[in-house]
Amino acid sequence: MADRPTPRAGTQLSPRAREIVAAARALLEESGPAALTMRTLADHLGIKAPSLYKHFPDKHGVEVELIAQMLDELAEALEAAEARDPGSLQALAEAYRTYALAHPHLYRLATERPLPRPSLPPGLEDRAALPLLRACGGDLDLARATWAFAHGMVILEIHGRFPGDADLEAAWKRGLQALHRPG
Amino acid sequence: MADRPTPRAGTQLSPRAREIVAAARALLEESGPAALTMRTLADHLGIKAPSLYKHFPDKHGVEVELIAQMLDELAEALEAAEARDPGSLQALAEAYRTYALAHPHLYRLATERPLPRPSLPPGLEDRAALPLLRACGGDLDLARATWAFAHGMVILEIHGRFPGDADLEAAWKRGLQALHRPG
DNA sequence: ATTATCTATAGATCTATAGATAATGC
DNA sequence: ATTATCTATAGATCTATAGATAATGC
Repeated sequence: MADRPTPRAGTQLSPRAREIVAAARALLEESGPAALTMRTLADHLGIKAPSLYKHFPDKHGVEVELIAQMLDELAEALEAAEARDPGSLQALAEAYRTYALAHPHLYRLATERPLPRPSLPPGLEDRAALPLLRACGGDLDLARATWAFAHGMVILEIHGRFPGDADLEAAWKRGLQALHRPG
Repeated sequence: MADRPTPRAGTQLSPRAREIVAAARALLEESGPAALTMRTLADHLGIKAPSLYKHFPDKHGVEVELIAQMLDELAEALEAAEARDPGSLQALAEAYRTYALAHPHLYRLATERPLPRPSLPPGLEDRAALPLLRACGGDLDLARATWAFAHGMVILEIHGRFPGDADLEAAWKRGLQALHRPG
C-alpha cells in the first residue's frame, strides 16, 4: 500500500540484510566506491542484482547502513580512547587518525557528502562528537575547530595531498598542541 | 607516431581548447561533477562529444585543466590577501574560505582526489602553498596544520556536516587564534 | 594539407521494475 | 501465505575510436 519509508539505519535488519551490508562493506573497503555497484555486490553474494531489492529499497539504503557503521565504530574508538586516557586530546586524535586510515574508503563514503541525517539512528551523530567535545571542556567552537583540523589532516593524507616527505606526525603534534594550550 | 603525452595543464592550449575548458567549468560549477560528461560538455558547446577528442586526449585532460585553474586562482587569492595584509593568517584564512565557498564544486574536484602532479604546471602546487607558509614564518609543520584546519573547515561546511546552528565564524576564529599565538 | 566537425558505433556499464518460480513456514 | 530468488528487460547512461566530410590555409 503505502511505500515503506527508508528504514532507519542500524536497527531491525534481517540477518540476510546484514550479510548484504557486510559484503558491501568488504567490497567498498577492498575496491573503493566505484566497485560498489548493485551488480558487483550481488555477485559477491552469489545472487543476482535484482534480488537485492527485496532487502533494500535502493542502493542508498545500503550506503546509509555503511555510513551508520562508520559513525558507530568511530564513536566506539573515540570512547575507548577517552576511557583509556580521560581528557586527552592527543589520545582522541590518535584514535581518530588510526580509525580513518584503517578504513579510508569507508571514511570517505561517510564523510565526503551530506550526512543522511533522517535515516541515521537518533543520537549517533552526537555520540561520535561527544568525546571530543568533552575533551574540549564543552567549548563547542574549539571542538569544531579541532574536528576540522583532524578531518583535514586525515582526508588530505588519504588523498595523498601532502608532499611525500612531509612529517605528518609533527604537523599533528603542532596542531594539537596549539589547539589545546590553556587559554 | 608516438602518442602525444598528456600535455601540461595551463599552457599552450588552443583558443578552442580554452573554450572547451571554460564550458566545462561553467557546467561543473553550475551542475556539479556528475553533470560534467563529455556528452553534456559537447552539448553546451553545440558540438558532438567525439569532436572533443580532437582537442583533449581524454576527459581527464579537461579535468586537469580545471584543477590547474583552481590552484592558480586560489594562489592568486591568497597572494592578494597577503599583499593587502602582510603576515596576517586571518586574512589568508578569509581568502581561502571565500574562494572555496564561491566555487564548491571546483574546490571539491581539485581537492578530493590525488593531485595529478605530473600534469600540472611546475611550481603551481608550491605557489598555492607559499603565502600560508610565509604567514607561518616558514614553519612547515604549522603551515600544514593550518592548511588542514582550513581545508577541514571549508570541506565540512561544503558538505553540510556542521549542525545548522553552528557558529562557524567562531570556530574559525578559535582555531586561527590557537594556531597563531606565539609559541 | 590540415583541422574541426560529423555519423556510426563499439563496448561497457548502471539502477531498478515486473512477473515467474521455487522453497519455506503456518 | 510469504519470502527469496530468478529471468528478462526497460531505460539510461558513459567514454572513446574509426572513418567520412566539409572547410580553411598554404
